[in-house]
Amino acid sequence: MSPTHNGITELSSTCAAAPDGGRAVRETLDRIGDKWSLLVIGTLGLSGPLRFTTLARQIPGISQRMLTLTLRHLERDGLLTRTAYAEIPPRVEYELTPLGESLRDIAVELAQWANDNMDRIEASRREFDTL
Amino acid sequence: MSPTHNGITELSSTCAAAPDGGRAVRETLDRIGDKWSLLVIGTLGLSGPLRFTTLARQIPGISQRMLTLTLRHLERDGLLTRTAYAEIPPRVEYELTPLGESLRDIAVELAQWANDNMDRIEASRREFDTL
DNA sequence: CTGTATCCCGATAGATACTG
DNA sequence: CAGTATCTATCGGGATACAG
Repeated sequence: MSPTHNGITELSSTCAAAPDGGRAVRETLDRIGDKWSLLVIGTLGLSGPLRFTTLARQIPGISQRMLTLTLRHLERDGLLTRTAYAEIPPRVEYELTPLGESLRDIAVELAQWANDNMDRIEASRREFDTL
Repeated sequence: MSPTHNGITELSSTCAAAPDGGRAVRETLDRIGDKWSLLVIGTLGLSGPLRFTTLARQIPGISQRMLTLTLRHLERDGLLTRTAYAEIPPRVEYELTPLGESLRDIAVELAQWANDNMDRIEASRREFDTL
């Protein structure tokens, strides 16, 4: 372990990669690293409170099952709240908690990065595959 | 927003977290959202260039197979470089590209967030489970 | 409208053994 | 040292049907 790399001093304190062997990172990725969580968070963060069907429409390709599961997990982790109104027809609204909003900010950065570098990644992949 | 979608679609540009319907986010998560990629990126970002075995030691729990696969994928996407030296015994060094380092910066933020909020998440989860 | 309950398949990843 | 080759177990997630 030779910390000879320059300009990474701010990392050593919290060690982004493995402060605890990577457990916290892994735990986090296990929640938001799945197929839909980040998109749900991003969508709610943009539009504010949304009901189930609206959410489903705004996230093309998601199944009822996966939307339900994703919402339950995020609710369980305190990233969003679920509010059911006793009406007919039933109405349920999902809304980000402050905790969820803070994660959304990172999600936005990740999305930005993805958009900014997608072409480069695609190019790199094509080149790699031709070799 | 267009309610007509078929398969992998595009979402309106109104979604800050997913300007392209989440395709870029999904693509990115498909690379770094797996079990080991972020840890590899973080470790390389912290320690600088590392060889295979050193990397394996710094990431407890990873198997040879998964380390190899993860490195190949990251190399393919242009996030790190692989340099083999014709020596005996053989030596191979992995190093982040600038692109990889830019992603690492986001990984750091995510890790930070994870560390800062892990307790809150755990608490929320326990409460959710008791209800 | 807002979910649950099953069935099922392909991808992911762990363990193990072998190699240049 | 730095991988590759298999085999296998698990599991996320899609399709579908049903329900409160």
